Parts: sequence; C-alpha cells; structure tokens
Amino acid sequence: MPELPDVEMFKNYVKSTSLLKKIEKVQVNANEMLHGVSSSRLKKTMIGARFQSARRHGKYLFVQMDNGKSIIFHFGMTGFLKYFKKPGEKPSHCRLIIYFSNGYRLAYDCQRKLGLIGMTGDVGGFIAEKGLGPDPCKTDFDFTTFKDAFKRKKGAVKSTLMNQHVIAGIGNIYSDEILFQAEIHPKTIVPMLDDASLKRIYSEMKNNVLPVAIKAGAQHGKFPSSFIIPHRSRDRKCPKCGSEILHKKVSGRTAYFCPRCQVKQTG
DNA sequence: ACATTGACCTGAGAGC
DNA sequence: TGCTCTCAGGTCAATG
Repeated sequence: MPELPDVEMFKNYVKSTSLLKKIEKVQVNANEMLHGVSSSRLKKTMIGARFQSARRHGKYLFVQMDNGKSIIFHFGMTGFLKYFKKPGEKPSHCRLIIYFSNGYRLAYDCQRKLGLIGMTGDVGGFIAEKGLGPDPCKTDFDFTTFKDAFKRKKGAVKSTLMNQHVIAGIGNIYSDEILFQAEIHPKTIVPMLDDASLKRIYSEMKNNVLPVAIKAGAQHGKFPSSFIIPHRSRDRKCPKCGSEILHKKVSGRTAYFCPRCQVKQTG
C-alpha cells in the first residue's frame, strides 16, 4: 500500500497520536528488519526519549526524537502503523512495538518484511546516501527540477516515474494514475516525450493526483470517479471513454491503462 | 552506464 | 476442504 500519499497519512497519524509522550519500552520482533542499527542500540536510544516531530521524504518516514536522533520507517509493500491501547487491538504482524507512558502503544506492522526500520542523527545525510530524488510535494519541486531529473532517462515513462533516484515517492499505483490523467501510455519511452507531455505529467502529479489523493486520505474508495484507481478492480471501465481497462507488464510491474485514452508516442 | 529481471518475504485468493 | 499456483501499492543485486 505505501506510496507517497500513504506515507503522508502515516506521518499525520504519528503527529496526531504519538508526539511528546515518554517512551518506556521498545519491543523488536524482527531483527532482520533493522538496518544500520542493532536492537540494543535502538532500545537504548529510544527509551526515555519522546517523539518531537515527523517528516517524510518520498516513501520514507522520519520520526524525530528529543535527543536529536530520528527513527526511520520504510513500509515496503505491506507496512503500516497502528496506535492502540488494548493488547487485543494489536495488529497481526507487529515487527516493532513502542510503549508510551500513557499506556498506549505504537506498532509497526509489516506482513512481508519488505520494509525497514532504521535510526539516524542526520536525515538529510540518509536521503543523500540513499540517492533519493526530490520529493514532488516540496514547494521547490518545479517543472525545471522535474525535467532535469527525468529527461536523462531512456526507459519506459512508467519505470522512470517509479525510479526513486529520479523522483521519490511514486510507486506502481500512482504512476498509473499520473499517466492516465496525463493521457500517456505507460510504455512510452522517455526520449519520445515532447515538452507538452512532460508538462502534463508534471502538472498532473504535482497539482492533481498527489494533492487529491492526500486530501482523500489515500483511501481509494474516496477518490474521485475521474481517477482510474477506483476502476481498476471495480468495473474495469475507463472513466473518460468507457473502454475496457487493460493491464500489461512494464519492467516487471503490472500497469493498468486505457488503450484508447493513453496512446503510445512513437515519434 | 543504464534498463530490466529475479530474489527477497509472507499471505490471500483463484482454480482444481 | 485442501492443495497448488499466482499475485501483491517495494527495492536491491545481478544480468544483459
């Protein structure tokens, strides 16, 4: 589930539930999900501290503590956070549980263990080290920034949108939505895109798909009917022209698109 | 150097 | 019902 809008929700969730409470206990249930930090050092640093703020870059969430360190969360394909009090409310695949002084707990659940948990004293350094591209929600992410990063690539436009080194935060689902809104076939190779097409991709991503998805709480059921996402599994009909929505593999991922509205540019 | 594929995990759902 | 097979909103190392 977790692409940029989903992680944005997790950020807001942490902010509204877990700030300013003393951390009393930390339980690690999957050591293999810890990256660059041992279980004992994580516990030692967290216990007694409080979460102070949360920020996001792409699909990464950073929760800053009052001791200068930040906990890093990546959610893989199946990760999420759950704040709860009663042990019975514990989600089924808890990989980390943080116990607060008010009796509540914050659980990191990740069924497939494709996410990661880390810790850093330098969020910017971590982002640079990972080689993450710019986050499209940042105010300074303008068309020039987008075009400069994008135009150097030669592969399919969908794969490029999903490349975290180019732009951070877009995954399989939202790349489909952006290309549907921009009316571009997912297999179009980047060198075939003219300036007008690039502008449409940029604008649909920045001004339509991402803000609308975030406003809808990243819940697909609340997306406007003009989005392709709610139609992928439901009626499988294009909301613009009524054609049957097709799906094809693009670089190993399944792309959903409308064969009539999204025509491949071949020069 | 770059784009694409396979491996990494686990579980849900489809098909038999 | 129970088994097998396929697929899943991500990322990295290996491959071409």
